Amino acid sequence: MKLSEGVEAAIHCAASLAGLEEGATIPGSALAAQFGLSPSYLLKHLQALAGAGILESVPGPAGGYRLARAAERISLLDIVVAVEGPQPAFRCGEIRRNGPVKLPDAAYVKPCGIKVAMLRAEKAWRMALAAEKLSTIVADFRKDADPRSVAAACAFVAQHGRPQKTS
Amino acid sequence: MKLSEGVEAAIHCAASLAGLEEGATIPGSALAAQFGLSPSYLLKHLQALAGAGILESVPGPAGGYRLARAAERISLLDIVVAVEGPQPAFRCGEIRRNGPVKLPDAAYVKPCGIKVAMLRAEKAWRMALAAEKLSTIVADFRKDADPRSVAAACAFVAQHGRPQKTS
DNA sequence: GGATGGTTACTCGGATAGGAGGTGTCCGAGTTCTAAGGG
DNA sequence: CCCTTAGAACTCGGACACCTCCTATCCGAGTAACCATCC
Repeated sequence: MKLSEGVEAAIHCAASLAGLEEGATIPGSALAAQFGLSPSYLLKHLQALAGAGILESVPGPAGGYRLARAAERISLLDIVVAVEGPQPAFRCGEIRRNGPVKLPDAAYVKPCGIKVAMLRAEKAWRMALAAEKLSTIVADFRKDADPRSVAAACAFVAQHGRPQKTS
Repeated sequence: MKLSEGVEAAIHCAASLAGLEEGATIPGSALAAQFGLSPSYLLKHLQALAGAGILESVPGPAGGYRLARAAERISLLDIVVAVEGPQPAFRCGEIRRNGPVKLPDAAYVKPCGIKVAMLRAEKAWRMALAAEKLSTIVADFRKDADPRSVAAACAFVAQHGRPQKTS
């Protein structure tokens, strides 16, 4: 099993956007340059986040992306689900029914125990992922990371951040 | 993210093998027929389980596969790792270093906070998966599942199970 | 000087090729069972 | 009747195509800023 590579990019972008002031935006091209990614490709994942209601997009010049709600209310689970899709990782194909001896459907009303066990473990993962808030990620980064790295991140936000239109 | 389809087959096969008496084996072709899978393809996954030390293979006629240790000591994590590989689902590409401003490597001695958070959540999944023992799966199946289904599973084991060679 | 219209440039958005990894299949090496032949 | 031996059949094991999904890219639609023009 492996997660899509875009998950890492999506989380990094969301963390960067969390450093913006209220209403300001950063264009996707700047985010792509910040992480050395293809702008067109990163757009795909940012669109997924926007479609899931995690980001908001502002078109036109001076436009870009911003968080749709406070970083405290955004978990890593939200981002992973937005990028990877909501379906569970373990897909039960009901192969227990494919045997040579065909039993009536009534014999399979109880869910497959293997499926139950796998989804139970997966739920633990989702719970842990939901407990990881974006605000905590950002706070820990500012507290523990190397000062040069923090300064670079702040400089990036200050350089590419664009205030909200005053209309 | 999604798990390989073979994980489901591997767990079902392991559960079936758990119903064997000590030393007896079931050939891979019989397991494939039981779950309606391609024999050649199922062999690939059974080989992975054997390579990981979960199953043992016996060649020749009257050969097949059997559990390499007691079902109490086999967890779903063991099977998942054997089929999917040991590498974590979240792969950190260290894209934080790819920005236009190049910092010395000394600025990145601390691990990426996003990576830490993702692996922490993933560890919760692995812990939950390790707690799901194959013996529990089988016991719950015999206790809760439909009697017809249990009878069919027992009949399958009785029909295709082959006792250990007496040499 | 202020308002207005057109132009321009920049943004996001969706539709389109390429490639890695899982999926499915095949044939070969090894081992045991079987059966025939000889003692 | 028992032992030996050659054959055959069944098993696992690894190497080879196919196909789906992620990766990567392009071009088009829309919008706000900018600037020249007119009042």
